[in-house]
Amino acid sequence: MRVSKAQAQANREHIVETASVVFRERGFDGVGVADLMAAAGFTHGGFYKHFGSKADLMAEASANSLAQSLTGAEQLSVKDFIDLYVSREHRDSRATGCTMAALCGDAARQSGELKSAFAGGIERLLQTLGEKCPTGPDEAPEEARAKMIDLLARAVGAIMLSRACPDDSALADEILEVCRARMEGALSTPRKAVPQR
Amino acid sequence: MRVSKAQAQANREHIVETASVVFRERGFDGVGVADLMAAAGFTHGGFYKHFGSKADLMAEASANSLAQSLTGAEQLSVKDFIDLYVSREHRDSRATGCTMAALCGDAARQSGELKSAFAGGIERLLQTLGEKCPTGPDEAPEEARAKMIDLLARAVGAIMLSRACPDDSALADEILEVCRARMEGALSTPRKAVPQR
DNA sequence: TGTACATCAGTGAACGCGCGTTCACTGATGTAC
DNA sequence: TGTACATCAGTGAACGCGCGTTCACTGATGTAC
Repeated sequence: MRVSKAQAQANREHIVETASVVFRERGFDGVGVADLMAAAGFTHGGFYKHFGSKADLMAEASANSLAQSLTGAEQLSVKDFIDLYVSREHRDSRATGCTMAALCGDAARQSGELKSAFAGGIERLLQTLGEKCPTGPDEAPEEARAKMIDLLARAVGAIMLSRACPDDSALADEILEVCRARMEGALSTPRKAVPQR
Repeated sequence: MRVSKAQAQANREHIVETASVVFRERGFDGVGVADLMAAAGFTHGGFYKHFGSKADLMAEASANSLAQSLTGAEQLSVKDFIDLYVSREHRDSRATGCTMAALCGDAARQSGELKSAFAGGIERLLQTLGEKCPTGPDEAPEEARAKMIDLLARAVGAIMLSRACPDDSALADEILEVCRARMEGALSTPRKAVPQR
């Protein structure tokens, strides 16, 4: 039964949206094409009318959810971003949380196309955060960017390490709390006296 | 053809060792039991004479390689640890590098047993590094631990983000360089004036 | 120490199962007249 | 606007394949006498 062009386009977007959630939850290898289509409300046979391969959808779903996170980050101050990101709530909701934290371990083993989607997502997030970074007047312009790179690595690392600990683990919470506190501390001390050797 | 008890034990250890390398390279889902046994020089049928399941070996191989990294870290100053860890060489050798950086994304989706192995590895690494952390005399004792938690999150986050970028990506190198420089900078400024609000 | 037998590490075929992908088919949508 | 036909999104069976796991078998090792 054919479906209108508009409907087909909407269905395609729905599949990408669903995939971006399910991939974050279970990993690229943890979901099959049939699972994915069923989760979106379709049978698996129609998959290849929309996508060339599972790998294509992986790249598109990643790009999609990375762009969404970006839209979210645009509306936040850097401090609010940290509070939201380095939190138990974020750690415990992998399916709807940041794609980098959920899938960057998997991305490292995937095609260049998928890695490009990730690099693009990282780059755009760095620019978005960098623009609103409270930079001192006597700081170099690249200082804001460096600060945001460091901040992102800390945030992603904290969430990923916390998620690798058992569910009821005190260490998992300690990692988040320590990292969040220190990241916010670093925000408030814009220039650091770094002895260069 | 039966094999001596000592040989069987050595074979078992060889399988665990091989698995810890191959899992780091391709992920838990990226290697099959038959691949693993072939890589160790055996046929797959004997696997269950040594291990109850693939999941059991995943946990044991993780514990094994986490313990090995620890042995390596014991011999390094904190600065040397950072230099070795947050480097292109480490990023580009996933199979022999840190298990946390290679598998913590996968670990998050695995059993509690495997997560316990990771939490144990993190905890022991924190203690090892914390003991040799250059702590100022007027710093709280928990300051060394907090510093190492933050350092580990930054190091793991930097490597994982860098690995998620395409191979020839400038961003991948920039992430490592920025994070390494700032981590070493933070080491040299032991007490931070953190305005508490 | 020598002999007879039980043990069991390692082999390779086989199991059921789920994977990614293909395909003939359906029938509503889109299009040409 | 109405009719005839081509298109193609979605269906569900089927494909070959590799997965984790099981099993009967082999023959050197370990053990009891």
